[in-house]
Amino acid sequence: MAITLKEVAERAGVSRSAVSRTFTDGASVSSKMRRKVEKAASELGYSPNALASSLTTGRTKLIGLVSNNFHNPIFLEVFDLFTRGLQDRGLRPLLVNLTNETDAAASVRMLRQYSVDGAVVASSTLPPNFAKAFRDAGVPVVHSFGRFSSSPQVHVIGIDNVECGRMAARTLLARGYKTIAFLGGPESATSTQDRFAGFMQQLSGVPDITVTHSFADAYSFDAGRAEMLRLLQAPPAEAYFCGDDVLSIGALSAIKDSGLSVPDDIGIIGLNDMEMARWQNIDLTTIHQPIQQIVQSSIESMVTLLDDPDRQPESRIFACSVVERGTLRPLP
Amino acid sequence: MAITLKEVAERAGVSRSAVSRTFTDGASVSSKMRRKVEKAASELGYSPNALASSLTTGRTKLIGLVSNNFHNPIFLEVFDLFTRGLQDRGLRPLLVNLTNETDAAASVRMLRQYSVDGAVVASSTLPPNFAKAFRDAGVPVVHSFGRFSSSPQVHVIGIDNVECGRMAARTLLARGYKTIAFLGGPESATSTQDRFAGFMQQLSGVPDITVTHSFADAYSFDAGRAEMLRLLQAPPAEAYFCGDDVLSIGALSAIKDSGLSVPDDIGIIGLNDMEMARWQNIDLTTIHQPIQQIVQSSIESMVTLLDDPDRQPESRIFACSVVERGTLRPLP
DNA sequence: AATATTTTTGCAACCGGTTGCAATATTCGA
DNA sequence: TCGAATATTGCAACCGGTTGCAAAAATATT
Repeated sequence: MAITLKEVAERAGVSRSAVSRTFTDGASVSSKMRRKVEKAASELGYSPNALASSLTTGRTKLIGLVSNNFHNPIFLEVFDLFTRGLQDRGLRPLLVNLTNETDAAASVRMLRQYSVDGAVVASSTLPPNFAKAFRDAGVPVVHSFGRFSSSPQVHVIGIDNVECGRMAARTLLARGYKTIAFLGGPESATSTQDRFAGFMQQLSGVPDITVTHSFADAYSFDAGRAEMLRLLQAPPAEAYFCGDDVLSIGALSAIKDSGLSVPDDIGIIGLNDMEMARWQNIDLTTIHQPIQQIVQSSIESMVTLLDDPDRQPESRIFACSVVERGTLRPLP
Repeated sequence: MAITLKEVAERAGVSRSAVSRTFTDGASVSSKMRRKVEKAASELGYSPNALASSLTTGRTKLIGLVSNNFHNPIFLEVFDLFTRGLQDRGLRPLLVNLTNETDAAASVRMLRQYSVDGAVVASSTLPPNFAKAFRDAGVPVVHSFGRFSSSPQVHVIGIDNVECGRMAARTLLARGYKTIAFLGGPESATSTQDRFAGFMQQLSGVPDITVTHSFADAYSFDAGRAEMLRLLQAPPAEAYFCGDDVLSIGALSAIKDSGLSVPDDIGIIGLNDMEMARWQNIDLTTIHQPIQQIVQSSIESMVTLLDDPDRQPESRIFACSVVERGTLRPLP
């Protein structure tokens, strides 16, 4: 079916090695030879089989792109950036969807079967040990959007969710809110846990503040809306820090339906600064997460890791910042 | 590094073929042998190298998932469904991002290098000849969300965009709108062209109707908003059929900012019925596209195509339907 | 021009599997 | 119990490349 090395070699009247060398850069080939081979190759429409060569070189240029976040619109951008960035470096993303998957071992096995050169775990909800399972299996791994650790076991690129929690708390305090609440994503998500921890930590000990909290079932519009509807059956807090933007938008929808207004009756601050947050019919005050830098840095990290698999794991943390829009009352 | 067949064979004291056979279903192995081999394999932590075996079997179980739609949230769902569906059948999606890519040949070459068993082109904007380039190169291909043809050159699974255009027109006519407009996506997108054609066709010859049209730069919020802002500088039409939902939401935002109200001053109908369309703070009347069926059918089509690559290309068209929400005035 | 040095080339083994074929072992029927 | 039929196993060649090594060719040195 496809043209092979051998056929090109025969047509050019040279050895197979010669053909192989012309397609391997850095190999020793005379320009006369190169011309002959390239001529034969292009006449035949030959292109080398990357998988066959991986057998001997031990490199497939395949990178597992592993995620369980297929419902949060920001991840479409994440996938876009990852695929483009990897392609630009001659790497190929093998997409792995971990929805409903809790067993790290199965994914590891699968990626090993395909001899991926490395794996990028792109998820803000998977626990650190998931990425670690790849590392333990000898697969170079970078965990993007993962939980940061000061003694990292694997490369982690992302934000400091604990600090984001604090930042949200400070933002609400500065605006004079007295009854404050955390409306988190799923309690099992590391990002929820960390944001919650930071939030509570910042608020603890501040006088005259009432703090409550609850968790939505998922990082989704429906879950945010449902949880907020539930909360509205009792007197609500003055302001909520929601687990992320999608959740926030769900909450906004619930509040609007209840006849209350934002930010007059209730304030909302989200996290992510997804594209929709700045849509004028949403106009959500939120904490910006620098997705582009995170992805770019993740790719760079992966590339260096491929060259030197034993490099010390490191955490790379990017700063977040509050984006002021219309869902919190202004500073006094 | 990784355990190989040979090591398992040595440990179990059997031939390499025996080990290979235990991991190939349908091969002849005694249960005694199977036990021996499996024991050795699990002790060593062996798992077969899928790529190496593809060399002889000619099958990699790799499927190219090719798209240029990384900005439309519905495609996140599309990717989710595709990756899950393919995984469930033991196939692996190799993601190819065609953003900024106009040269089909380059993608074809790349996918051939990786010996994909087939390619799914998931795009509503790429022209048919793109998918055809794969077919011509001998790669089984299914074009999802592509332009339907009654004498298909490749397998196409999707909706009849021309009919959707007509449907939109009929919906607006039925509600008594007299000045009607088409606000399309990029003019180069096949889906835009087809929806436009159907829309105009249905309206042509209807008395007392004024039709205008224009195109946004992209299927995006910003493009829709920008184009609608431009349109609002002159007296607008009574109702618009927007190229898709994201565009519609951009247009809604522009209308709202101009102090006009929907549906009292202007009616909007979109297409796709993406998740956000039903968010209560958007509440967009739109035409529903059955994404789940399209993806599922695409996968089935691909699977049968893998068994029989010479099977006649077919078009599979799924019905769309209007979802009535709050952006058109009610039927009289 | 003869020799030393460097570059280019081909041979053959190897990467990790699969598979046709023949040899061997097992099961079955009478 | 014995021969025939069937099932299991190993050998060796092959899939499409790469690469160390030594021979051959080209280039440099004196």
